[in-house]
Order: sequence, then structure tokens, then C-alpha cells
Amino acid sequence: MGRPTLANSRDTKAELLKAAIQLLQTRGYNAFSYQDLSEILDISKASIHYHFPAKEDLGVSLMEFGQSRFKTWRESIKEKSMSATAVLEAYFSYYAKISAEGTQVCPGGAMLAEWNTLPERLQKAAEALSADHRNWVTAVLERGRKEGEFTKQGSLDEQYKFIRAAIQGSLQIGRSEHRAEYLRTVTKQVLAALKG
Amino acid sequence: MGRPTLANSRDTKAELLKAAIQLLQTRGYNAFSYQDLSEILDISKASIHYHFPAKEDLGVSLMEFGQSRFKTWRESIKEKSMSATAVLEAYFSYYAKISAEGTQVCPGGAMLAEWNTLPERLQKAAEALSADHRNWVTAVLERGRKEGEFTKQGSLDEQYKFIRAAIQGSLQIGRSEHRAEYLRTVTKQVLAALKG
DNA sequence: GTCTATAGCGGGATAGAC
DNA sequence: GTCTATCCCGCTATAGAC
Repeated sequence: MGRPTLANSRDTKAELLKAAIQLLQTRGYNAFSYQDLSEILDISKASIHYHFPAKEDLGVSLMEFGQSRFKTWRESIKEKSMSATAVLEAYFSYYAKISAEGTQVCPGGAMLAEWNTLPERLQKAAEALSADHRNWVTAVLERGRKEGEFTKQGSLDEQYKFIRAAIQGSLQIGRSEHRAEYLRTVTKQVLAALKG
Repeated sequence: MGRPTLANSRDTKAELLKAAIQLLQTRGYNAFSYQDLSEILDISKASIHYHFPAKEDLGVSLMEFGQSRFKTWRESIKEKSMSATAVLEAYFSYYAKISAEGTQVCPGGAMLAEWNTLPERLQKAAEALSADHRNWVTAVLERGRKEGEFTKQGSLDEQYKFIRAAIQGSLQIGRSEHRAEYLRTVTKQVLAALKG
């Protein structure tokens, strides 16, 4: 058979990403090491460097992982047939799920917290993930306005900033209390505010 | 003169705290070192250990520093003669100042971001700072309700969580963009929401 | 693709002289 | 209260065998 090696390679790489994203979301970027991954997957540190030569490469891949996960989620909901309000609620639920019962923050938010210590390439990758969210949410807000569901107080950009800050803050505070409800409590009020 | 040594000691300790709180707010707790402080104050690392035996001790002192700074601020405003709305606006301005033009987060928020990597004693100290804020803000919200300025939609606790999340998120996102306006944009909307 | 071994650095922390 | 010197550890990363 042509490529058992190649197939194995893909598995290890995928498992590394899966383990790493959890560590990132739980402890932060600088606070997890190849040593941690080595123990989780029962593989040597050197082998990890084969897949991700530098930690920075792994970090960038994690942001791409976040982007593709977000894309998959977007494609999984029936956005067209839902009200803008329902879409936004689904978005909040997406974060609720990502937070893993309040024990984790989102990947982009984790990077945000250590921003000033990150190499530029990693900052760029985090910004790309962030831009995906901004573009999509802003479009949802715009539709909600047109359909009379959301207030026109303030610009779309301002409203997006409001939403993003609330989510980012909630996840981080919720993690310190291991509480998923924090996000719910806050997003409920955000939605009420948007409805005017 | 009785105590030049003692006087010097106090200065160094105060200077260390001042430099350390900036590093904490800019880069995070785990991301600054005694080496950094050593270079800023032009003093040896060992000397810093004299004042703060372990980094954990320094961290706890930084939280206490945050508490006393908050207390000083509270005593500096004429709360009684202001409307609850004005007090809350002043609170937001306090954070705007703390953020140093959007380059820094608040001390407690910095700890929050690295929560799962912190020793328990430091978590407790951060919770004490956090409790000061919660108690004070909740009292302001309560007065605002009584005086008919704030909506009674949701509990005081829920409204406080909303405010805290918005501030925490704004500071962190704003830091990544070196923008002070982020906090302003968000708190404006929070206040509007509280006014119902 | 995985391993062992190791280089090289920077972190927190201590001993002991001054 | 400050210094120099040193220790030990964990981290990222590389060399080279299999």
C-alpha cells in the first residue's frame, strides 16, 4: 500500500493540534510546552519538532485550526432560515461549547492575553482568525438591523466591539471560576442591549 | 540621622512595585522576570529577592498595591454628590487611565488571563482585589436603581458581571491594538444598556 | 517519523562576602 | 541592603542514529 507512513504522519499531526489547542485554551500559549504534548501523546519532544519545527509554527497552525473550526460551524447552521437574533444566539452557544463548561477560553482570546510576548507572525495569524469573526458577526448585525431586530444606536463596528469584549471578558472570568454560566449571563444582557 | 538605611529600603521596595506593576499590566505575570526589574532599577537580581523572597510574594504585593490604588481613587472622588451614572462613568475613566492609552490591562485582569498557571496564594490575592471592585460597583448599581437611573432588568450581580466582562475584554483587546478608544466605545454601550 | 542525547538559554532562587 | 557567584530546573531547538 502506497502511504502508510504518510497516513500516520497526518494522525500524529492532528492529535498534536487537538491536544495543543486544549492546552492553549486552558493554560495559555507560553504556559504549555512540547514537554506537555510529549507526555500526552507519549511521543518524544524531538518528534514534535518534526511536525512543527518551532513552537511559533505550532501556534500559527492553532490559529488556522481555529479558523477552520469556525468555518465548519458556520456551514453547519442554517443561517438563511434563522432570524439574526437566533444566529447571534447560536454564536454565543458556539462559544459556550468552546469554553468547555467554563474551563477554557477561545484560541484567539488566549493569544490576546499574551499579546505583547508573541512573535509577529503569530500575532498576524491571530488577527486573521479575529478578522473572520469580525466579518461574519458584522454581516449578521447588518442583517438584523435591516430586518428591524437590532437597534441602530451606534455603528456596526461599535456593536461588534461590544460583543467581542463581552465574550472575551466572560470566557476569561468564567475560567477562573470554572463556570459556564458567566458567559450566558453576560451574553443575555448583550443581546437585550442590541435589541434596544 | 537615625535611619537612612531604612528609608532607602522603602524607596527600593516602592520602586520595585512601581516597575513591576507596569510590567505585569503590559506583558503579564509569567512574562516578566526579576532580570527585567534588575535592569530597570539597575540593581542585582539577588537584591530583589531580599525585598520579595519569591516571585509569588511580589505578585501578592502587586495585588495589594492594586487594592490600595483603588481605595485611594475611591476616596478621591466626591461620590455622595454625584449621580450613580456619573460615578460609573468615573469608574470607567479610572480604567481608561489605568490602561495607559490602551497599552495596559488592569492588574487583576492580568492575573485572570494566566489563572490556571498561578499558585493558589496568588489566586486568593487576586480574588481579594476583585471582591473590592465587586462590592463597590454593586453598591453603586444599587443606589442607581433606587434613584431610578438604572434598569431593574436582571439582578445586581448579573449587571455587575456584565460590566466586569466588558471592561476586562475591552482592556485586553484594546492592548493588542494600542487603542484607548476600545474601552470607551464599549463602556458607552454598557452604560446605555444599564439605563434601559 | 521516531528516537536518544545534548546544546544553550533564561528563569527563580540561595550562599556568603561586604 | 546590596553585591557576586552559583545552582538547578525547564524550556526551545538541533544533531544524528535507526
